[in-house]
Amino acid sequence: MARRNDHSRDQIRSMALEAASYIIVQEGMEGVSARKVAAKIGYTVGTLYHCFDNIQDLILQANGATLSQLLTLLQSEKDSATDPTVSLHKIAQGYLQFAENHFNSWHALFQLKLPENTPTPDWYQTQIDTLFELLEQQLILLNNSKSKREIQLAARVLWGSVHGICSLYLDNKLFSDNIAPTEALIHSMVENYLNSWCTAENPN
Amino acid sequence: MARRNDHSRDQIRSMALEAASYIIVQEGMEGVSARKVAAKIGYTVGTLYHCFDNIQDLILQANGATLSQLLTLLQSEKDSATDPTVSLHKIAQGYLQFAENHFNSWHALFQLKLPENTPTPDWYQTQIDTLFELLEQQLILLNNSKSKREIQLAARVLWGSVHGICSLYLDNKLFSDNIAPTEALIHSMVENYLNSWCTAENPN
DNA sequence: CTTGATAATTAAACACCGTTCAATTATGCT
DNA sequence: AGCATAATTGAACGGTGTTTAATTATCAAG
Repeated sequence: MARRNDHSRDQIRSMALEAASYIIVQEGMEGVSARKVAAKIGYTVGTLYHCFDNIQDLILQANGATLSQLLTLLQSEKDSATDPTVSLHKIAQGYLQFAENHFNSWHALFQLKLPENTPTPDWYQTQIDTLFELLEQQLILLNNSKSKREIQLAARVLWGSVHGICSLYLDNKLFSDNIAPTEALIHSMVENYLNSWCTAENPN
Repeated sequence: MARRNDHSRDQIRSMALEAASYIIVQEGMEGVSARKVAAKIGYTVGTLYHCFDNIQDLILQANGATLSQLLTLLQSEKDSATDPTVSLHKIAQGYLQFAENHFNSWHALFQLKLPENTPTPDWYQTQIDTLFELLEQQLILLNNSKSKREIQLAARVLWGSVHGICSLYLDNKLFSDNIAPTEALIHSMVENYLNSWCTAENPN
């Protein structure tokens, strides 16, 4: 058989994406397989490979949706405060909440390894840049005597640190439930870093 | 055929571990397969499953060796300074160096997912605890007016933050090479956090 | 209205994967 | 010498990603 034309290629694309996202939520990224996705949308693997380069390509696009969800949440967290310090705290806690509430989807963001020599596509990179800009905006408001480089650096430190704490906590590699809730770790990180960063005279 | 008795079970164990470690270094954790390891040591998969519960068990034990290598390095970094602040900086930079120099082995530490309902074994947990203690010792020296809880909390913040920055950098998800070297990000993180943490009056 | 090109779809195939297990065989004990 | 034990094998099962020849529906041109 061939050429059913029940759906356009774009339709199949989005059906497959939806199916993949569903599987990621339910079973995690490792549960996604070409055959499983194909079966879920009523096609065979061949058709899937007609729409996506490979299975990583499919997952990457599902991750794109997750990323934009995350971005929306963090943006609203930012807007929920006027003080930039509070905004940064809210963004950080929002990240933790998102990672907890959408664990499998969030995990897939970092689990996915693109095939060798496959650069991150532009549309994906743009989304990440937007995330950093969210932080940079607040850091500028906080201390506009810093150079652009210092702002960018601090944004990456904050982002990496918050991510690292969330990451180890959710992978059960921090073992600190009896010490303090993860919210407290993140609060301590953001609080102390910003506290010193704002008053520092020498550029880091 | 059966019962060659060329090697004891422990010998096969360590041969397999060596083979697995080699593959991890060369190709990364995803390159390790039961058949490949078995072939490398001149046995078949069945024998491998006679020595290890499953493939994750094998990799976990290889990771144990990596972890103890890391611990040794960080300990010597700590000892290379007398000032606790300097020691903490050296430990943090040592972590980055280790992750860079043994990327695949380091990555496997966090890539590996044990099968459901398989708790982290005690011998592994002990190694991780030792890592945290390394940091806690320095933090006590730095400010002995803090409670044990505060010390533990700060150790986890530092560890998670340094790990997060390294992690995003090495997975190419920080995109900051043109902004500042990763060493600078880590330095900024440790410097500012400790700076504020030491002088803070209210417990975090 | 038929022909022919084009593009979509399938099913089968390939080479891998983790894991299990009956069958085989060497060893150590009695 | 015989027997229980334990090590080892190879084949099997059901899964994986990916490729490809064959099939067939659609569409445009004559």
